[in-house]
Amino acid sequence: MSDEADSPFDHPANALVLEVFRLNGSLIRFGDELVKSLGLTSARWQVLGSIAHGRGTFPVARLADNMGLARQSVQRIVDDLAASGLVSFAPNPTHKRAKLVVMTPQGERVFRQATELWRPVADAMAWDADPRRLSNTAEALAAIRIRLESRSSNRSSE
Amino acid sequence: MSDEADSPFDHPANALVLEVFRLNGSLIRFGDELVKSLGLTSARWQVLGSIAHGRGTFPVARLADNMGLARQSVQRIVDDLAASGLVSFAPNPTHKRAKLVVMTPQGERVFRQATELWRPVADAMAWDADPRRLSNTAEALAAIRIRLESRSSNRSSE
DNA sequence: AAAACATTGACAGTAAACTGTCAAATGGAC
DNA sequence: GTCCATTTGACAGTTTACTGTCAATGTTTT
Repeated sequence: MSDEADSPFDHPANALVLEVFRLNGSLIRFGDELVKSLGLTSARWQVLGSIAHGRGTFPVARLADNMGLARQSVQRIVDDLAASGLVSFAPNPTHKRAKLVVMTPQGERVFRQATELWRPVADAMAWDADPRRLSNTAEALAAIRIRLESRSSNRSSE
Repeated sequence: MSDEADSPFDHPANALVLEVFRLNGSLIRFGDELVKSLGLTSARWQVLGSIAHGRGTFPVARLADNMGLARQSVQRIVDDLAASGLVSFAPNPTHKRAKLVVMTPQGERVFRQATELWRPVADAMAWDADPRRLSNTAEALAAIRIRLESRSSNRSSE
């Protein structure tokens, strides 16, 4: 199109980045609406998913690592979930402070309901786009992220 | 892996969704660091990009639509940018309240500097992954987003 | 022209992420 | 066993995004 404003506007990388931002927003809004009736939000649902997904139980800091978020962000959500009775803290045999986050029976029930709401959507995605393409896409994104993270010099900024 | 907790954890759609969340976070953190020395953040930089990208000038609400964000979110960023002297408001011949957002010379200078910082990163992405794959990926994400947005029944919730 | 509707900016309040800092707890180095 | 670095949770403050509401402006319908 433009033949003089040749800043990297039409760069394929830019189109992808913008689309990641847009899709991220859409996913969060969709999720918020999907699980609202269960008293969940996208963020709380994600934390429950992270707990459920793990083999075994973990303290908050470990969950945060798995999700790629800051400890403090996840801590606040977990505290909210605990206040709502969806998770509780179990003593950690190997660390007095870092208590283990576990779902309560109520938490498991709610999470199962959320999973049921989500399943048809996930199926529709795979049906539209064929699972292989989804996997390819996820891999491409992961490769970009790995590159990006290794570029930003220092980890553990805290 | 798990042969009894057969919730759609290993669903390809889920892996993609999680990766979108992670990459979104990484991109924002990377961008924040990249343009920090220019007095910008990822959010401000994105708004400047949205202004620069458009053919012509637009009021805030139009920029928000283009970015897939709420009017109010973009308004706040634009006000910040105006306070920093990077954008200003031009009268809109066709609408007395909806003033047009334009970059100041200083804003253009800063945005150009940000573009220079970003260019090698974008090139590296395209070099790693080949531009066609980037485009394919962006298309796949867009298709998912369109589907998702048409699923959530009503637009214009406001 | 008047009434109904839609768009826009402004203002208020909430949610979710971040950074920075501190003290407690753990794990190693010596 | 003592020191030292790392990990962890807690607390405080900031940024960015959201929703909801209102008044002002524009647009459409009648």
